[in-house]
Amino acid sequence: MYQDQRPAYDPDRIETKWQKKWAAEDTFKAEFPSAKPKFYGLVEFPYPSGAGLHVGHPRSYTAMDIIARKRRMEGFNVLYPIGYDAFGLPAENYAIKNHVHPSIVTQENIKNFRAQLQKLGFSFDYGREVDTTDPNYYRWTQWIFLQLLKHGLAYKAEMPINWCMSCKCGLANEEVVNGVCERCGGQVVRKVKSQWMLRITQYAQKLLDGLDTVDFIEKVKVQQRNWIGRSEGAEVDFTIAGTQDQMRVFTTRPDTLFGATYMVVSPEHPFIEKYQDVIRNYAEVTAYRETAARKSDFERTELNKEKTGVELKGLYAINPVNGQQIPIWASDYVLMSYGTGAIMAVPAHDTRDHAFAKAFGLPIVEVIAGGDVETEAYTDVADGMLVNSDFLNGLRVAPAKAKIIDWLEEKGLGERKINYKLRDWVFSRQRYWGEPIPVVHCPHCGAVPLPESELPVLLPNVENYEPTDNGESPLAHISDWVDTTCPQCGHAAKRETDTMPQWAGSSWYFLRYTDPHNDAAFASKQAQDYWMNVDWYNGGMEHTTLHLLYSRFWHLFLYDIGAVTSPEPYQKRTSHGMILGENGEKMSKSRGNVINPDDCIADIGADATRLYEMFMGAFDQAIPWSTNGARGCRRFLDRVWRLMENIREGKGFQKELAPVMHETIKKVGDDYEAMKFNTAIAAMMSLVNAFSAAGGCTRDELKTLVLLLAPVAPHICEEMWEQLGFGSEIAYVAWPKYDPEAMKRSEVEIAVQVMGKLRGHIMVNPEMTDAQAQHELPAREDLRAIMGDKQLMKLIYVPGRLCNLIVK
RNA sequence: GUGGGCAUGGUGGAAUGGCAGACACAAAGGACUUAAAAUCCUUCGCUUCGGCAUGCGGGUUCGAGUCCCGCUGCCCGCACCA
Repeated sequence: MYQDQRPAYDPDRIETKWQKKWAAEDTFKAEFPSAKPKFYGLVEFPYPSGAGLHVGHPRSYTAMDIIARKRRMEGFNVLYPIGYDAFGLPAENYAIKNHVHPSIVTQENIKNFRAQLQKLGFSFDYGREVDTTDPNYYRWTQWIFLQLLKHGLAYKAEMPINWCMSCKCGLANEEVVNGVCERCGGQVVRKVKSQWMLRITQYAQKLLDGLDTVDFIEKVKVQQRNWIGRSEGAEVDFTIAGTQDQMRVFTTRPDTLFGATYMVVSPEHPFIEKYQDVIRNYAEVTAYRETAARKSDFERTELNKEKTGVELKGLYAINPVNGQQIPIWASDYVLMSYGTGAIMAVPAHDTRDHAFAKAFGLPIVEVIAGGDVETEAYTDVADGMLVNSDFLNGLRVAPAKAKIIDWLEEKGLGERKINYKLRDWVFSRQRYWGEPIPVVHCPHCGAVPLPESELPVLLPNVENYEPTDNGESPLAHISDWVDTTCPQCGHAAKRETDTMPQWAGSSWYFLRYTDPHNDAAFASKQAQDYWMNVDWYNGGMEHTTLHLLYSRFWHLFLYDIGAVTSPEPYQKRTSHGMILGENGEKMSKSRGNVINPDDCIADIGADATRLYEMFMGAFDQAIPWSTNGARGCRRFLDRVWRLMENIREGKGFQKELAPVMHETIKKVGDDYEAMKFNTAIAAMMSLVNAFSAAGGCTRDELKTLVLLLAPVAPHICEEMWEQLGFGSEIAYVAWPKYDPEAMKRSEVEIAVQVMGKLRGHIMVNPEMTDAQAQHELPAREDLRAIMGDKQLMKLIYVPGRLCNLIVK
């Protein structure tokens, strides 16, 4: 044994040293071409805000960094890229306030983000950085838009959209949360505007089916499925009495058709205007309609609200199954945006219809036996039996459904139909800082896509970034940019002044990483063939029905047009939990509980910051920050560092430590793969405790620990690796292997239970079989002592864990 | 309402149906120090010392934090979706 005086652990010095070396030597460059197997690990690229990196970023980035670093040690050619999702409102708002071009602010922010990321020692290949605001990048975003347009998936439509009063900008459905703007919390109202739309609904089924082929955490699949909202049913035509006209409804319960006692249409339903001469109380209906229009979608759909409505007096429909004439009502609980904007009401078996019928004294007819339909709607579909339904009587719900749909189709009264809740994607934004939509409006030819050779359509310089109250983009004022000629007929024409939403650039960025400097294509076929798909994508749950869904849609589309070679872009998707403030609340400036990663690094170093973020709790759960907890992680690294001062002589592992060494190698590797970083780190802490108990560790034991810890705390491990004389770079040293044989112990302590209660412990050979245990254990003195004078009836033996004695 | 998840010490959290509380944080005591910091060593769920304890009540099992049934509470998603 020898004593060794070394300088104390100094993360500042070590971390700077290794970060410089990695940058200078391009240590984490993803090789292409390469004969090695590849691994593509992806994290969501940040929006480079002025506030700088949040402690939430390193949680995701460190986790994937651990996987990426482990893969390199396992012999993979690793692509772990980073970039900047840099279009967006904050830069634009800053520009409005300070009259600085958003690109200048953006570039400054990117510089700051890059420096912060580098200080954390992530093994990104910075040579492949992408920036969505770079014309060489957004040129391809525009190119993809042109393909969508060419294939009929982008279209312009006059439609009521969600309009944020404060951003003065249209929003996608996905961006409206609880009736307010997801970004600024501003009030959202309905505004009719001509908007670019993407037909994501055409991909509803593919988006659903694709989920069965990928390895996403279940939570993500469930949320996407709910969002897409598939429901199976039928569309049925009701004739308007006295006309040949038909009103079509969608229902998931065609089996209850005999119980339809009235119909309800949305206040916006076109039949109201169409039959204004027939409707006797048209003035009343119009008044109701106006009240409904003034309400936001949120108010209209608020829960526990009294049902309101108005009868369209004089207008009746004929129930196609029994020829009965039934009244038609208008109510705002029926939405124009789902189904056909009209429903058949079956108050006996639908809670909403029941409430409405009770409120307005409409008849309730029971068609499924089993409940008391006067008191409440009977909605159980499992046990119900059809009654009062002519040829459906006596059938259960499921067969009745099948039979009635066949009957409707045969008679031409309706058809099987699948509906989705998913809406088309509102794709235009009336703002400056986004990708220009590469389209020209020509008075003769209409909306004309620009030829691909004219890409990129560059954002012009403007003086004033302020959006206008009439809903026009600031670009509309730049006449020498707006005024152009039609690429089709050559006449004077105007450019589209709306820009794309922030989701555009992030919908395909993972493809660009495979070949970021390509001028001829968004990525070469060869690069895609080698790198795609993304093997593992970690990101936030908040993007499940936004970015994650949008990018799957774009990729499915690119697959359909032969631009990419697989339908799904991501093989595996995991998600990290949020980091909360020390008070357990969500971190925010207004709550004053924001933790700045720079401060944490200055306090305990980057390695300890990374270690703490991985140790603080289960990776997928929300966890409050604890400065003390973080310091505890720093203390652990101090202890690891000091292990170098007291190295025991001898090769290999000390005999008594060999089993725990091998167990730790196995556990740390397995736990990293399962993203159970907290228990992996706990195992390494235990190992260090075991070294202390043993009076020190050997050089080989320390070597193993350093290799295991390197993915989490790379700087200190590189430094120790070098100081211990193992070489000059740990990043590509082989990941340690464990030997299952070496984990075996000759004797272990097992618990002895009597009638399931813990009563003592004995030492046994863990290899002992059940047969041996049944034979040997009852004869043992120590066991008999625990058992006392009871009579043994049965012995349950669990190898290496316990034995339970059933006695009389 | 509906879909999903969760409930374990003072705190964050461990635990393939098999010794509940690993690993940390905090706290308390001690050693070293003129002193403090750092470090090291103890203690650390409750207990009337029989036991009792994983939100509550049942059940299955030799054995339940873990599985099943019924509640309560919290978190997240969706929400009048016909």
